[in-house]
Amino acid sequence: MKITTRGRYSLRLMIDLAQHYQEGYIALKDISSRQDISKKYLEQIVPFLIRSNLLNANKGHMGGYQLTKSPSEITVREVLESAEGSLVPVSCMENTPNLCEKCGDCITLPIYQGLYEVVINYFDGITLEDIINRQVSGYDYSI
Amino acid sequence: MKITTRGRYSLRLMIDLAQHYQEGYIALKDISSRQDISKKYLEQIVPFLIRSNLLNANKGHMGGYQLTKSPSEITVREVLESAEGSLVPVSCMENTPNLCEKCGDCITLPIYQGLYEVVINYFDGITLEDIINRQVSGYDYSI
DNA sequence: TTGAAAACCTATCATTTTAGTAGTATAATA
DNA sequence: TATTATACTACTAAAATGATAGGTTTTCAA
Repeated sequence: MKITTRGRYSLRLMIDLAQHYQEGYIALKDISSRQDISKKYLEQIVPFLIRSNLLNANKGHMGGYQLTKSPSEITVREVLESAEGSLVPVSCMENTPNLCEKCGDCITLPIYQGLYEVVINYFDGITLEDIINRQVSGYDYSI
Repeated sequence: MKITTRGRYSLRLMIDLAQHYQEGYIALKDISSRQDISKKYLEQIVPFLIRSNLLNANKGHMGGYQLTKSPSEITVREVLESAEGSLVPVSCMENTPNLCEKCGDCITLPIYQGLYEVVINYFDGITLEDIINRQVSGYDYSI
């Protein structure tokens, strides 16, 4: 039930970009030094976020990355789902059908489906803007 | 964000024992064949559940395992927490203090703390008895 | 027009975790 | 006392994790 570094770093990268939204393209070098995450490792993470249309890239001199939408339109769910592939708690819930032939009358499956709903619902309710604002206001996510 | 086989198998083992509650001690052999899980692997999982005081064991002829409490008094949280060690989504929330020295002003930590609360709250609300009853009634955990 | 700065791409790798198998010791009971 | 069960310990193959490293391509500005 752990979130991998890929997911965690993705979120920090996205928050960093949200904090510098409308400053044009931000170089990975800067994010790397601000967040203290290996630039080379970030390079490998970024393609996932681009594929999910959360980031725009610009090559060459003065290039870098930029959010495709405003921070208020990007949820934690989108970020983590892009980075982790999927947030389902058991692989038999993956889109690949019938990994387990007993899914039909599995007594535990509904428990994991319910968990998934709860988790997705939680992450859907938090945007990058919420996170940035919270830093100031001290708002807490847990009710 | 995956639940490991250790957690999943533990839950199935506990459900199986709940379904045969008050039939005395149940041998691992029987659970193994009913649930189609390697008996040898179950042998390694069981100590976690015993340490958490969820199971009683009895050696020798006619031995086996038994729930220490009624199925209505055992929650999914207890089972999964015993098997997985902890359900925290990031290791810096583990009891081992100060794994990350920046916890104090970590902008993402509250998100994970909120997630943990939501997950724990969900699992706390489901007992082994609920699971067994649901099998008949078709009750759904989501919502 | 050329050089620097950036993203892009691919390979490699050490470590840890996962998911088991195997064998032996120990205990209890019929 | 033989049988049946748990208990314990060691080992292992495969996959995932968390990187590092090096080269390629694109862009822009001096």
